[in-house]
Amino acid sequence: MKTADPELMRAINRLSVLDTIRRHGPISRVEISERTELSTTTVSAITASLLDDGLILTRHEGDIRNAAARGRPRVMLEVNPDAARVVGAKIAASRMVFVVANFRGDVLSTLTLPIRIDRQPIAVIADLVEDGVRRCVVDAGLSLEDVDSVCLGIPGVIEHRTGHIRSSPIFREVNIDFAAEMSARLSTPTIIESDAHAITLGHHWFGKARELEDMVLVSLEQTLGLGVLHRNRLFRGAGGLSHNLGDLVLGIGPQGVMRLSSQAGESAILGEQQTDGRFAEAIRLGRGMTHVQALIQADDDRLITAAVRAGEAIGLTIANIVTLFAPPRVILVGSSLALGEPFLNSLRDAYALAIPPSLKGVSELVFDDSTDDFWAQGAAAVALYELYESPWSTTGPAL
Amino acid sequence: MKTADPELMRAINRLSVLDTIRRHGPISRVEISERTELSTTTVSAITASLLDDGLILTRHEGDIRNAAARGRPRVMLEVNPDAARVVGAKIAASRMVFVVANFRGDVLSTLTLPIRIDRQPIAVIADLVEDGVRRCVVDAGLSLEDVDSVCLGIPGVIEHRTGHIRSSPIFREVNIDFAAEMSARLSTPTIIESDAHAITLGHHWFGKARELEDMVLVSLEQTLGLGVLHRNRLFRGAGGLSHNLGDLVLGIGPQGVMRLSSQAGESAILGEQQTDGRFAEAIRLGRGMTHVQALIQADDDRLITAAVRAGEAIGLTIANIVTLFAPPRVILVGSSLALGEPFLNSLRDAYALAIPPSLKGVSELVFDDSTDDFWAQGAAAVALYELYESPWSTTGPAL
DNA sequence: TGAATTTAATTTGCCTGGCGTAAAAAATCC
DNA sequence: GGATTTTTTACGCCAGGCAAATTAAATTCA
Repeated sequence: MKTADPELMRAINRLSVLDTIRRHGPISRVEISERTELSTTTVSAITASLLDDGLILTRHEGDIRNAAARGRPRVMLEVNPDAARVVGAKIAASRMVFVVANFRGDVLSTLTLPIRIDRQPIAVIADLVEDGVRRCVVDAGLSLEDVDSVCLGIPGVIEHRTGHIRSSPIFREVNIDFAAEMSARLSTPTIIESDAHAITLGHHWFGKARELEDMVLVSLEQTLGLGVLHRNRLFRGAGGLSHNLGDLVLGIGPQGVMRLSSQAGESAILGEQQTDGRFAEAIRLGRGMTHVQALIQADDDRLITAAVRAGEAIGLTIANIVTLFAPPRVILVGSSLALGEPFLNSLRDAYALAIPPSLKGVSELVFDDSTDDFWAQGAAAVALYELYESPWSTTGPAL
Repeated sequence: MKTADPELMRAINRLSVLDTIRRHGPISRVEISERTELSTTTVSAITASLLDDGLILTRHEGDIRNAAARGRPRVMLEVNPDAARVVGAKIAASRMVFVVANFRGDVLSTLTLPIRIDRQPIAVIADLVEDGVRRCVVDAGLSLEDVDSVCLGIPGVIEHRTGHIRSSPIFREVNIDFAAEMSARLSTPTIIESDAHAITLGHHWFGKARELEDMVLVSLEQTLGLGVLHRNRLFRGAGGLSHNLGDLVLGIGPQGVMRLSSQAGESAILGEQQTDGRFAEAIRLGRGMTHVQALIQADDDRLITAAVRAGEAIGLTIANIVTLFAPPRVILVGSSLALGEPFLNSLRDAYALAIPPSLKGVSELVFDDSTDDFWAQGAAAVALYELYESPWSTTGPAL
């Protein structure tokens, strides 16, 4: 049972005001007061403190109300883009994407390194990540000292709280304290988060869940991940663990346990193909569904069969997740979406079949084929969220 | 984003203190101060207000410390058993169990009505429930006016927040506002909760999860339910919904979707038996595992086969739930446990097989064969929890 | 043009309700 | 009575809330 004190109270309300300003663009104090249900007195005090800390800016234009508004015009407040800078990254088996974002979450620069880092030793991967972060920061015309924190989105079972990677397909080792490693290398606070969690928060901040406070996201990449947004926050398991959907069991077959990853993981779908890897690459790039579909159609039916089977397995899994969490929306992301209609249709069909009648209609499925930049931007959002939450001004406006 | 004000602060700390007193028996103010990390000043003020409201009592004995303690002896505080009374109930298809509990959760009287209410019209069920509540209250030597609230634990998909029963195996209708119905009949505030949630809180208060703040419970009865305790609170889905594990899909078979309930539901296991129902009754009574096992052994293998299959399905499901929630403990309850070793062994084996290696050892399985009273007591705990949370004294000690 | 009107934002008291420290009061043992 | 420990009281500080007055920056109207 957490105990409450004035400081906590102040932190909560500060975050509430700052987040309201972030979400609702330039906004006047009156409107903040309405939205947060804080008194105008308090809003005035808090915004003064935020202005003092340089986290927000005033703007004397853009009052959206009736142009013929009488009375003193509202002063609009907005997040100060230059209050901080963070780096967000998506680390995947065949590429790394870096993004430098300002305090508002705007992307200042992007860097994609199409390198296969699969199962390299930690030191090699850490070298590449460090290099990518540094380069991307330089591309943005900044220096690493200008960066307040870094968040790395990594596939696998990530323990955000401790910064440990429990297990990840791109690491040979298990239980690595990667956050400490990278913090030391970059001499900048570095957060580790599951890639699925990162893009979940990304969708909450910038994407297809902006207006929702509860939501579930399923990521279909090399790893099958899950992100749960619960009351505007990432829901992390009891130990602050991320979820790994690929470990879910569908049943026991002749060869032992059949896990979802063996049905619907990227390698399960593509692995049977002994081709030159055109599919894999086209799909991983995540762009040009039509291109991939053309490839699929030109090929024999094996890939299609695999895609249909995968879609079915995932449709069932999503139905099960909806049964457990009953979110108003489920967002699907990831490279596997590029498999196109055969996959999506079987997914939708299996979902429709498997969703219990009593929950029919509570959840809508949304497919999202954002580029990798968006994942990295999501990681940046994770980093920013922690900055938003942090106290900043020691205590009180003082002076 | 919730907004904080002094009232909320006070409510949080009051609950924290009251809950500490409840959990740690007679306890002195100093110790409360240590446990809650509130200052002795604040603890003193809050306890004074609680004493003023009659929610706690002082006791000038029982200081456990060194008998030769010098200085002013600690005054022990404990929850006032008579500060309130609630009724908790477990409503099941073949019986109803009622419990009257005091403010501490002690059971004052118990009433079991072995009536099959399966699929009766609402009015009939409501009549029986009303009757049961009234009788149990009288048995406790009380009148309904002495009862502060009632909580009914019901199988199925229950929407606690609105008091609606979305769907339940014991009701023909769906979407019933049963809380309103019973509140009106009893003219006492009545809460509806999933039976699984009720016993989950019961275990947190009185049972096998007293020391945990995260935990998962799986109930195996006519309905397969799930309760998740997250940071000392029941985790209710996005809509305040309870979970219905029976709706989980295991796969798509020749006859369409295969749900967990068809493999492991009570009727799935027993339904094939064309016997006179001795099994069903023996199992439902939940007592005397050995008796049931004797019946099982005397019978042919069909029941055993069904039990093994059910255990397997549930073992897999639990592994999946652990994959999603990573709780330190999973408690299994419900009549199906009475199926005995064949069932439990196959459950354990399937779980061990299905749990992903990276999560091996994070969760321990605990089996609990409490009687129905305990379920009802859990429902009482749900009612009490809401009383504990409620403000009581309007605001401040005043006077 | 200038005064009245209107709405926004800030400031000023005065309330509650936390916190902490320090000191006083209380209750027991020696 | 002195020593010791618990509990309460007193005081000042920092949160937030309300209400009312004040200041600010427009628009409207005479």
